[in-house]
Amino acid sequence: MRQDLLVAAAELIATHDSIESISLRAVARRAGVSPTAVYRHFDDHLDLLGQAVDYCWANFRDAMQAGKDSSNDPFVAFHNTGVNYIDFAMQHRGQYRVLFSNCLDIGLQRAQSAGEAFDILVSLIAAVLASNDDHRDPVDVAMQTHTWIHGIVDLLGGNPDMPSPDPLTMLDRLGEALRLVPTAE
Amino acid sequence: MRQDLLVAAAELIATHDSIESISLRAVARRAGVSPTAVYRHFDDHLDLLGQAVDYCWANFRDAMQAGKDSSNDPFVAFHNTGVNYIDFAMQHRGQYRVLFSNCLDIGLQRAQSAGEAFDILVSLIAAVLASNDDHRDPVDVAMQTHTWIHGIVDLLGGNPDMPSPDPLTMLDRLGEALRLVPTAE
DNA sequence: TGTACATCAGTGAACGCGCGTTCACTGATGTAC
DNA sequence: TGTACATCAGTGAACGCGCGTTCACTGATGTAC
Repeated sequence: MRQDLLVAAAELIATHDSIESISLRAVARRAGVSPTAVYRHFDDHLDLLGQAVDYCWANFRDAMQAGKDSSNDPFVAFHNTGVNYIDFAMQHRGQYRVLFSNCLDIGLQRAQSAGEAFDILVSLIAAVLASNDDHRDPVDVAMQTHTWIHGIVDLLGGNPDMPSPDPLTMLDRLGEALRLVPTAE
Repeated sequence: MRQDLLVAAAELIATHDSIESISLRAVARRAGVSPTAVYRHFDDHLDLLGQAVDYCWANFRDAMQAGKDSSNDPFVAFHNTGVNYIDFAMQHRGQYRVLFSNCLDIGLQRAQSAGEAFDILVSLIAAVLASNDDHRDPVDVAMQTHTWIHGIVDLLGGNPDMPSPDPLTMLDRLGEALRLVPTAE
């Protein structure tokens, strides 16, 4: 039941792109339960939303982990993880925006899964750099990679009226510009 | 008076990061006017918000234009425009997020100033590429630049708990990675 | 210069609505003896 | 095996609130004759 409510909240978040517009009553409605039943499982509205965000973070981290585990070749693993990132952002657009929009309005603290997801990215990049005998700091390069890919999916995702190449193409160009592809011999 | 309402709405947007949470009554309150007075100048709630967004776009475009006009040296002009972009995003964070978040919820059509702002970026990049005898497509490179700088300000802006270099440093590294600095002779 | 009237930007009261939250409740399940 | 009782997950009614919007109004300003 608690899980049902989190799933319902996550689904609403996915289609609403702003956490503040998710009402407790709407979550209860979607879960097929009365508004008061929510209070059996959560302190209040904010607690419900906060735990729903944590739940979204865990899903996102799992998608990143799946990308990392998809190959032993660091370049392939990095690429697949990027594809998973883009897929997640496209298919759960509202969730993605809630995760990576640092909310001004309600003060939720960062979920543990958020840090884990970033660590996965850093380890992927470290492997790529090691393969290329490239001595840049993996954390720095991870920040560059993350900011760029975030911009790609956030600006282009579902915005058909811009002169937009598709995100997967942009991902390839990102790899080239940041030198995260195998060096030519 | 109409202008007062737009300014009040823009100020509220700047601190709220989600257009949906801006109520007509709040705008009227901030402008020191009764809610009904708003209907003298705007059709309804949506019309008010839509025109407020247009107003924000015009401000943003003006900041870009000021950067472009700040120097005849294409590299300097490009850099200054980037700094203005970052400043705007930092100081009017909510406005920035509303402009570049493609709203799922309310269907506002894109303001004319939005296209003009992008054109300014393309022309800056065209000048930089020409100076470097670089034959990449300015529109493509503008998309790369824009997605990346958007990711930088959106992810890092006002998010102190991330291991974040400051956005201006990231801007310099963007210029290097995308080869938008003077080529070494 | 007056007078009558239209226009226009504002007001306050009122409406119906969805909201978060509280309250007393119900009925099923588990446990003590 | 019964019986009494505690626990627990749910319910519906009710509250006060801010919201968007409508309505009849007021008072200042401009205009026609």
